[in-house]
Amino acid sequence: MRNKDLTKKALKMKINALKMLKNSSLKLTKQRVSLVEVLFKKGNYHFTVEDVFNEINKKQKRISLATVYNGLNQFVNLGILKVVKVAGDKVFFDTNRSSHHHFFCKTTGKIEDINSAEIVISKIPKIPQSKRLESVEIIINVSE
Amino acid sequence: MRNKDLTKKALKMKINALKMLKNSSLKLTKQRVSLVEVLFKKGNYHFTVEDVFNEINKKQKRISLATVYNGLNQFVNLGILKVVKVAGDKVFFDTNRSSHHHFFCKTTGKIEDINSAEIVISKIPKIPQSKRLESVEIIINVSE
DNA sequence: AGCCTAATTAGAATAATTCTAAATTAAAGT
DNA sequence: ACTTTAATTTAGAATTATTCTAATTAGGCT
Repeated sequence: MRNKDLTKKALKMKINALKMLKNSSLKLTKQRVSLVEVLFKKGNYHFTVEDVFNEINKKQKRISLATVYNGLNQFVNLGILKVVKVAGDKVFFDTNRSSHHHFFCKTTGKIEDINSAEIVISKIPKIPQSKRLESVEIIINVSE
Repeated sequence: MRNKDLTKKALKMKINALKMLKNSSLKLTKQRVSLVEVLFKKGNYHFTVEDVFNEINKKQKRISLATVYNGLNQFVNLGILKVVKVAGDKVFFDTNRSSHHHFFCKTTGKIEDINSAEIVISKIPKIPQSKRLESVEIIINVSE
């Protein structure tokens, strides 16, 4: 898929991801670039390791499963992706790095974004002493 | 540990758990009773399968790992326990079944209750159509 | 007490993820 | 362009968490 076929938003996210990758100490390998290509095709994208591995190996480019695991974990460390854990047995990754939360449907096993404007926490507990706040994650579990 | 050595709260929780077990279609086996004994010693208790397995097998009573898994999952289905998934790689169980949320400290790997009075969500998104709300889970991630 | 079926068990199986060690390759210097 | 070097990739083994299997044991009803 060529850049001109991406939506503006998806292109922006992809360019930003490549920039973060280039600015890091990681090498710009074929495999890492392929990962970026696949992940940032659709704007906000929720996926599992399995999803990406299948998607990439459907095409000619073959990447080993270990490299997919390594790459996604490295992207999370760089801040290119976020991890989302939900009630199911799979770990999801999310290309949407802005502050937001998720619906998880236990019937379909899928997650969906909740825009940060649609949810408001008006009171937050005191953080235990000697600890510091990292993040607040809200999962709204639904079913069909 | 005898019942008279439990706090009032822990005793109440334990008696309630046993009542729920008796009212269910599950048989009141030695193993399930041992599980209840261990889980409801301390009031609100957050634990992993490993924690309970070690705790039980430290004493003379031996319960197989498969039975611990089966028992805890059955307890969750009966509503005796709740499951809490956090960023780490382990699944936690929680004897506190009242509506509440959690701190997760990635440094210590432990979770802690947040009393429901200490956190308020003042705006909640519309549930996607044809789905129904199951639960809202909030995890506040902290570090040391 | 005896029967019937659920429960328990050890160990095998599965699934997700990480590790290992050998081969490959990006990228910095010449 | 060519070398060098350390990072990266890879296939497959190893690890970890959990579930399954099939044989044995034991609740609890009559």
